[in-house]
Amino acid sequence: MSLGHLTTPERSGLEGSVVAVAPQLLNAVLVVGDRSGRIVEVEAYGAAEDPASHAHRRRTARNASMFGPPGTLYVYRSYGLHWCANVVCGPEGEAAAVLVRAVAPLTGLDGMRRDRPRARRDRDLADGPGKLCAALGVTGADDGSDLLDVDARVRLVRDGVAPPDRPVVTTRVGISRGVDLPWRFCVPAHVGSAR
DNA sequence: CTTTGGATCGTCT
DNA sequence: GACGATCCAAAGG
Repeated sequence: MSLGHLTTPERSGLEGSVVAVAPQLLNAVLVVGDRSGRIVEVEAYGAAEDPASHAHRRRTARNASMFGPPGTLYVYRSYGLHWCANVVCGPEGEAAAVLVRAVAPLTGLDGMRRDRPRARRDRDLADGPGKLCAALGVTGADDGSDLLDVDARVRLVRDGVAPPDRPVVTTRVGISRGVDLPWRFCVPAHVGSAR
């Protein structure tokens, strides 16, 4: 499988409120070298007003890249062992980001299978925030890089597939505060295939 | 298919 | 010193 015509999203398109921007990232493509995957599940994390956000309290060494310009990649370590990737949104200094929770593998499947030996089926390669980072090869070394830079190692692109007209909207998972906010968005065809 | 519990360590209190 | 924006294997239906 190969990708079609690729375009880089406008940075201004990532500058709005994170809840508005998050569903617009669905069906966009993350590219790392010869590996790529289509974003099928995301969650919005706000700034100080969002009790579940890493930016809820203050700027620290870990969340520093959340305060960068829209389009910045924010990678953090979860539970001591997994990497998780976010697209920084909102105006610079606002510290909001969209957590990428699942991608559908498009290219570079062989490499993904090598780096995800536990995945029994290809559909399990990247159906979780930690899994997609392992499958694509995203680590803390990529934290703070610019996803919209054509020369960046990790890139966010469009291949002509628009976001879904009616994404599936649910509450966020794996958190203990802000649990009632409907800030999780999925591509309808992929609901259930994403943990 | 669903549920449950253990692993594991960086980060912030 | 406590707690995760998680993953996986095992066990039960």
